[in-house]
Amino acid sequence: MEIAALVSGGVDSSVVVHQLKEMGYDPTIYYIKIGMEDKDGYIDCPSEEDIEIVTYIAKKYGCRFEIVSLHEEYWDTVVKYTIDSVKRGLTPNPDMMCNKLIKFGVFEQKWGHNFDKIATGHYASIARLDGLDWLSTAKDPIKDQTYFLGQISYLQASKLMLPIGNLMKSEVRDIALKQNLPSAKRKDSQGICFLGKVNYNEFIERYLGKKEGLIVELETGNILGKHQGYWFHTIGQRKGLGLSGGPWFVIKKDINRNIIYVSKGYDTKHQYGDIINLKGFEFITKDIWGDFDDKKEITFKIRHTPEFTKGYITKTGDMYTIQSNEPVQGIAAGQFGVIYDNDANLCLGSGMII
RNA sequence: GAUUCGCUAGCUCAGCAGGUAGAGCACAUCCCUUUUAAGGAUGGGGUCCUGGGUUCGAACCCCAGGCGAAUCA
Repeated sequence: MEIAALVSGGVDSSVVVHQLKEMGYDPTIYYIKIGMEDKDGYIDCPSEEDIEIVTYIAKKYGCRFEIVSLHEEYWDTVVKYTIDSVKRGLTPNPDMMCNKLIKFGVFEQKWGHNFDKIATGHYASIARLDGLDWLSTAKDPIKDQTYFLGQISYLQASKLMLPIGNLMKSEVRDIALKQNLPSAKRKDSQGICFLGKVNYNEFIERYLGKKEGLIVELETGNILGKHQGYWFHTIGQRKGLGLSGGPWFVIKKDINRNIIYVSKGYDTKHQYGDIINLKGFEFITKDIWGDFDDKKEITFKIRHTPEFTKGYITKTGDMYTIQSNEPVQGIAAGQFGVIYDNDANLCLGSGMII
């Protein structure tokens, strides 16, 4: 079986190579460049160190190694989508799009189709049930990354190999240490992948600039202060408002009038909600319910968090609606509602929150 | 014009009956987390409106002035 392993230079994907070798496979390693440092030098990217490490890994395990660039494609899809979303007042999820469109999208068309499987270091697993492949959660509940994979298709899922999904993060580190992998002690990567050390707001400002607007208290209509553009604030956000007497949380945005509505206190009603409407919902493996009038019990996430929330889902036309059993904070349009089965075991699919 | 109340960290305020200051929010850093969040921990910050006076010593007492608010003419 021919396997392409996507290796970034972090611990997780490094250990993937080791695991594959242990299983008797001989993967071809791919390092995908997506950082934007070449574009204008503005965004600093640690790709040199990454490539050094991946080169070492490839040598150590005697694997074929290719460095490929999906720079342009990443720019034209993920970054464009991110800017567009933010401009429309939504809270984008670039990393989900990166998985769907780049790692398992363009990569597949250009190189992946020559392989039987694509292996990555995501914390997730594939379960075989009723002759079908199902994206399924990881052993390590905190590192579980199925949320970020919630937008992939069946073809993508069924081709995936996730060799570390059945390991705890600590086990992955142990393996890396025992094997003397240079990435063993590297810090986990955090933040939107292409940004590197660049601050998100700086990135947004570069493309959308600044535009002063009002901060208004939702309940009273009182003007509390000013902000530099609605695109710097997302629903549920507390930091960055600069208002005293809070805590204040962003509840709503009026993008036509460039107004941000906030609400005060830790327990304000408006900060929480239990209804989440999903647009463009797609099942990964198959539509297990078809059209239905009743409610289906599920668990779900509306952002990447360690916990699953319980609730049920209903369907009206093309629209799926989650009714949560408990109030959830910061329901941000543009993020994805990812649905799991009742035991938070299988990841069923996702739709965009509206 | 008179009276009263106020003027203390970026903001809102607390400072017991004089011994050189605190809390919440904000902010910064770190932790957590492959998004934007939330959450947790730590921290930086103050001519205590100004000038005199009383006192061993005043943010707190007295006098004068400045600014703000309210009330009465």
